[in-house]
Amino acid sequence: MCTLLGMTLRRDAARNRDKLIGAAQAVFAEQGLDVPLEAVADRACVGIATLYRRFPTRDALIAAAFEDRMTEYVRAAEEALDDPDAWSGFSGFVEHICEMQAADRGTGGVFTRTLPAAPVLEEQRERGYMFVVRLIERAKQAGRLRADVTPEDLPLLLMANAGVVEATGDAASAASRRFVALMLEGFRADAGTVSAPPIDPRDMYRALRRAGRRRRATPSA
Amino acid sequence: MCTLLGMTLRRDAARNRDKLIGAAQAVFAEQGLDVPLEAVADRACVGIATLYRRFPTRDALIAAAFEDRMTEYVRAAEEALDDPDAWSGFSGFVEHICEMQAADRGTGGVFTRTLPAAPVLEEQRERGYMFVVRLIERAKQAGRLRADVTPEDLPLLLMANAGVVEATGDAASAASRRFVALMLEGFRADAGTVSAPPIDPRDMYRALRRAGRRRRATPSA
DNA sequence: CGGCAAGTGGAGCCATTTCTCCGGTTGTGA
DNA sequence: TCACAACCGGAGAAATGGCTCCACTTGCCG
Repeated sequence: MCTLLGMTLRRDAARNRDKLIGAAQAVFAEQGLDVPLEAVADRACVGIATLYRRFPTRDALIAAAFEDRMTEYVRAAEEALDDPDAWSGFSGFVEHICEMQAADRGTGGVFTRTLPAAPVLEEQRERGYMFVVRLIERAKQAGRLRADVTPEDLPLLLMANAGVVEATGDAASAASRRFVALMLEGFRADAGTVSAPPIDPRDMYRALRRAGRRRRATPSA
Repeated sequence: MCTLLGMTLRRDAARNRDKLIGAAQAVFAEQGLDVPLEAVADRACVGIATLYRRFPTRDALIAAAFEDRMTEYVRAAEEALDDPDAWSGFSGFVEHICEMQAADRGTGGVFTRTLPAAPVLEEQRERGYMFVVRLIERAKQAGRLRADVTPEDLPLLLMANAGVVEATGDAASAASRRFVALMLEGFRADAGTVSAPPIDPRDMYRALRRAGRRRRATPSA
């Protein structure tokens, strides 16, 4: 048995790992990222210790469960750049990811909080972000997106959409669609000028990190 | 000592009640509506039992703490109707309450979840809502607000804003202002037509009630 | 000023969730 | 097939928060 990084799991262990990831995807989707981990273990028909052995932290499990979703996000951004119409590329992308967010309570969380303990996800987010910046730039230059929109307005929209999804529950899909449609109207170049200044990129970065904190405020006392 | 409804509290008890309400306002503002009640009791320098004796449920305490804020909300709506300019009345109102939401983590919660155990608040919400309906109607008739906006779009906006506030923390004020400005652009009559259908009022009502549930989804298992 | 109902605080019980320890089981290489 | 390292699952310790019980204190009325 090699003790190298690429160490192979025993077959039963590998099977359990897969069961856990599948269960995590299902449970996170239904109940959100804060669900008790025992629910995941139960769903996978596996002991809680097995879960902790394979994924020492919650973030590690989240990262494994949402890797696919994250690459879907990056690919959506990349494909949006291929759309010959700059506006429909941009708006279609926004609609796409907001729909993902509405369809799955877990995805909403992954998009709007950084998970410092999950470098895999963070790297993807980074890559996606670069595409987003280009997407926005292109739509602005085409004169379809209002000139004072900044890349930070996208996470802002995602956070807002997360609020809608969180609050509306069953009706999340319809509510989110409505919200996004309204919001996109505000992004169009032919709308008026916007009165509030754009968000400071550093503030937004900090906000994303901050949201990574789980649960309630640490009493710190 | 009368045992009637209007029963007077002993002087020390009344003082403690006031201290509790003050503490609740402060703590809810800082940490949100889900804070441990012991934090409120500590802040008020009062035993936890005293808190429970005076406010048997969390909602009762919330109701007492946010009565002022709720009347401020209603009055803002009422005053907005006095604004000779239908658009500035509407948009000013939206900005006002969103700013309240951003300034105080508790207020954000009170606006976006119904508290069935707090009839005082609910009644105010009802009254406010009637003003809002008129505000929207008036702005539409003046041709300033897009025709396909419905009253349900306002709680939608509030939920979205709650998401922004929740996620941005320290930067909530700036982020919320930016978000609202963008959003209001989408509400203007001179923007294009919106592609997604309005929210079913019953869905929205259900969503508000649903959000009243505290914490995570009940496992129900 | 004296009696007592109203009021008080905190110890303590119950429920929930995170995470670890350990005795028993099983896959796999020799 | 055998032996052992890897693996398993669940009991349970520890932390947190909701809520109650009860022995003690105090404002108020006569």
